[in-house]
Amino acid sequence: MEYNFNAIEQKWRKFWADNKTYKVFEHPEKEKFYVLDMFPYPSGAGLHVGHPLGYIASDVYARYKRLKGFNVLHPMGYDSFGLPAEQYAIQTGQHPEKTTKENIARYREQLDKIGFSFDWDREVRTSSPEYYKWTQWIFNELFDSWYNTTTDQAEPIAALIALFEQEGNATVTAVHDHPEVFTAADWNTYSELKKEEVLQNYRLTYLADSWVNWCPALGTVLANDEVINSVSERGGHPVEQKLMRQWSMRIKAYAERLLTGLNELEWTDSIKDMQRNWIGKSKGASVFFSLSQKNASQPSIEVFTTRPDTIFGVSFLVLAPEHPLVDEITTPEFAEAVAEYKRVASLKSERDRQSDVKNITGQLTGAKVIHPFTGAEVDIWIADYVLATYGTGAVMAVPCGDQRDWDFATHFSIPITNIFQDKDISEAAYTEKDAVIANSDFLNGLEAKAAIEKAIEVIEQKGIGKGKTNYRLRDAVFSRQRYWGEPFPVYYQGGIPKTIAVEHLPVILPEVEKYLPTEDGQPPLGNATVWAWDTVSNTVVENSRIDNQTIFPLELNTMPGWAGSSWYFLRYTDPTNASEFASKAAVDYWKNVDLYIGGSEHATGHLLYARFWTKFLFDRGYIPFEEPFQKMINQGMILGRSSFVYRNSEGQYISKGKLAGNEIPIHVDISLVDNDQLDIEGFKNWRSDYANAEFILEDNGTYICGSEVEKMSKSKFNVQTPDELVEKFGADTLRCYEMFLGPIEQAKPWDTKGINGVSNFLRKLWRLFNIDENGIAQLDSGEPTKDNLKTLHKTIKKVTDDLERYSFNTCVSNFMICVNELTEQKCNNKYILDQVVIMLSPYAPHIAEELWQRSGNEAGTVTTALFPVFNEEYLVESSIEYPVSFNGKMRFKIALAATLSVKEVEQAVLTSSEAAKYLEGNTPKKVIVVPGKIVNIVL
RNA sequence: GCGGAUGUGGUGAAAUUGGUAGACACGCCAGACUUAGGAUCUGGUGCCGAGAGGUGUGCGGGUUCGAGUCCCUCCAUCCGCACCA
Repeated sequence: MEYNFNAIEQKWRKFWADNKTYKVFEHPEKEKFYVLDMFPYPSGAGLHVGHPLGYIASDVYARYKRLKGFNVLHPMGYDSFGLPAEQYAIQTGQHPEKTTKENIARYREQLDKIGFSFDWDREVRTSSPEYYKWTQWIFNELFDSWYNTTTDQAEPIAALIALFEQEGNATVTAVHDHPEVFTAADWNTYSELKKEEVLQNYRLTYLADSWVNWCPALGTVLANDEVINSVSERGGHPVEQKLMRQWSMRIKAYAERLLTGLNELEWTDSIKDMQRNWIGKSKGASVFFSLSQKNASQPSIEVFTTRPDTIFGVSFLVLAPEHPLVDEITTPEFAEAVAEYKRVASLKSERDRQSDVKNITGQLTGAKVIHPFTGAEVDIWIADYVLATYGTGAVMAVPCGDQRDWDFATHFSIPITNIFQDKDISEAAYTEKDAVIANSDFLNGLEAKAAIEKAIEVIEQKGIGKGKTNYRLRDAVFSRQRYWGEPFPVYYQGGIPKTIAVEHLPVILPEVEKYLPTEDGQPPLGNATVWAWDTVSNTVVENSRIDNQTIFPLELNTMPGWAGSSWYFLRYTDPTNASEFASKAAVDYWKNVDLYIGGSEHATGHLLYARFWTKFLFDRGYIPFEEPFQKMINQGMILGRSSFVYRNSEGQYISKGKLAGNEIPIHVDISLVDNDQLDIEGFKNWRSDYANAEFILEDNGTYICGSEVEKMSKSKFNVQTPDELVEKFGADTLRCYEMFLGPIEQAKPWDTKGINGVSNFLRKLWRLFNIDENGIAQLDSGEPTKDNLKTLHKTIKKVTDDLERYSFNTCVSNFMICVNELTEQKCNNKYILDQVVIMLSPYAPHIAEELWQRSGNEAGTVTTALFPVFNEEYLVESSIEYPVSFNGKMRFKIALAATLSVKEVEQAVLTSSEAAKYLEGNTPKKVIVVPGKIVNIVL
């Protein structure tokens, strides 16, 4: 009986669905294992063969862990809020919810064909109100928390308010943006509005004016990566820097823990380094430079430097054009020039400023500071090489020790003081830290390391600054001027943001007429007519009823894409809970993700934010762990293999072997090409302009195409969908082949040619079972042979070892070797084949179920079987074939009894007739015998 | 510029602790079979050479009895970051 994969796969898909084979529950007596794939965004294009690669690997591992006796949580869901659905809605007027549902249905259909062991009863969608109710709840929790740097954790805001009432803020140790000091008495006289303004500077999510990339044409804020050459990536509209009132997340509070937490994670070094780099820790000092003018609102300018040892080399100060003090300190004669410089700078995105390094610009402000040690007057410049968002937005320029400062000083002919002993700075700054400091009073004669310590000590003594650690990580802007996202659970009472209590959540996304911003520039939710909060009925009501007494306007922004994906792995543990984000029992049992598989493109986005929220929820006692994803594998991209035909100047199509070299390659649909050979008739029918194509063929009359490895894309006609391959070869073959292609983390080209080999392997396996015309496997239920057992146990060992180190590709090779050997041994022993089927079932679950059943086992029980256990006894050999090398070169092999000692082996090898040929009568200088492995003779 | 990763046959790759380089597949060559199939089976296939043999893991050095594996230098490709004071 033939292997009919279509019928078999359909049968088992139905069986698994009907029997809820993969449904899981908490079993406190069983050890848990949590395997998770990164949340897919359900795009309209559906899946190509690259997408399921990670899903297959995680599914293989999940199934393997189940067979090893673990209680495995392996869920799937959708990150279903997002821009593409909204853009589509703007274009077509269709509600994003509708297209999102359609896309999810298509994804599900495709996923179902591949035989995944997901517990679909745990599916979550970030756009469903049952889910985002809890995203809104987490937002509230962040709003109601502050970061205590003494206990080094987030704590309830109520405790902070109590402190303010008793002691003011002088003794409070917090991560905050509130430089002013107030007493308890001050606090108690503050109005409610003033109190809230103060609290905003402490809350972990807060409203603040922040600089953003604002695109007026699109009516929204854009992320840095959505802006290219100061125009929007989408549509090419101008983008400007704008100060906007936005919700932000005080992720800076977690900078140090996000950094140190990386050390215990089993992630790749490259991802950890990207996060370290993003967090950007640097140690140094903040120093205050007193302004010469005494009429400014602040007496001094604070700079951050990592080289306080070079303070005697300061020749000027530079502020970012956006620095809040600029307008105030600029002298009248420079006011116009400064205003113009600021205007030009505001038109550039931050990215442009950074890419435009060569072009040195700056503007003198006329203001001066006093050098704290020399007493000299130092000019203050503004320049866009100083970033408003890093440090204090101001630097002390030391041209002799910093290349940017050197370039700036040279460009504007500012004198450069050399404070390094015997270092030439005429051509460039000296940036190494090994120079001895000179011309620097109390720092003279010290090297950087000692000088930095000494400088900080003196600066602190003088009270003009202190040692400080700075992080590049910025607070994350959390508002989006978009429709298709989570609404904030926030209304405004006299300008004061108030959150809506959890018992009244979710605040459901309102209906709008159109998904564009309003005419007066409000976000799309400004179009909603029913978008006001009634604090009496605790419901959303018509805007017309807003009276600012009991009915108030709701927040018009929505949350960004990363909100829902920052905690979804928690929801899977208890996906339908209506009274909590997840029950304590569920999160305590399932804990964090043991194995997380997904692309590396989320290195500094999702993976950082999810870690932030996890640490926060841990601090507040909701979950018992601090890191969401313990082990992570980043699957490589599967690239397409494009095919080309070549057209010459006369319009003829030249086969690859006949090229003259001046032909133009043209992408041709890969479905028209088999093994590089073009289906000529198909090509002519493909497009009307090819109908009368003339060909110059190979001598054997075929047309051979060229090929190239490129990203899969529609425009290159090289997209391969999993659906077609499941249709042609079956899901089991596709699963095995995707794993067989190569190491999971490596990018590799997709080449359908190789799939035949895997398909043959499964057919060969099928034949081992001697299935008769009644569909029953004719197997020998007697004792297996020694060879059978040896093959089996060799395979058990290899497959177990390989799976434990996530080497999915070599497992498939080992299954092939196993089946080849059993075929050669003409093995049809039931015990052996049952064990093989169990081992194979994570890779090829449908055929495994079928063979298991046909061999006389109970249907469906292969998923609950136990993974075979390796027994070394079956591999013990009585004789070992030693490779014999001369000077490290293998010359011949000799079979010797395994019991021989090192001396005996040496003796046996040296006296063998084979060895005589290579010894040529000489006595070897040395003989190395590695027992059981190798013999090396040194001549 | 800085950081990370990767370089092995015609192709995808394997070699887990330094111990037979190229397992397993694809492709290719030769053959068998015939319900002519994307079927199955047999043999061959790193390169040079008729052969003996030589040579071979990006290049060049080094350590070692022995190096794809360890060390140094360089080259190439990919990814990330890039005025971060």
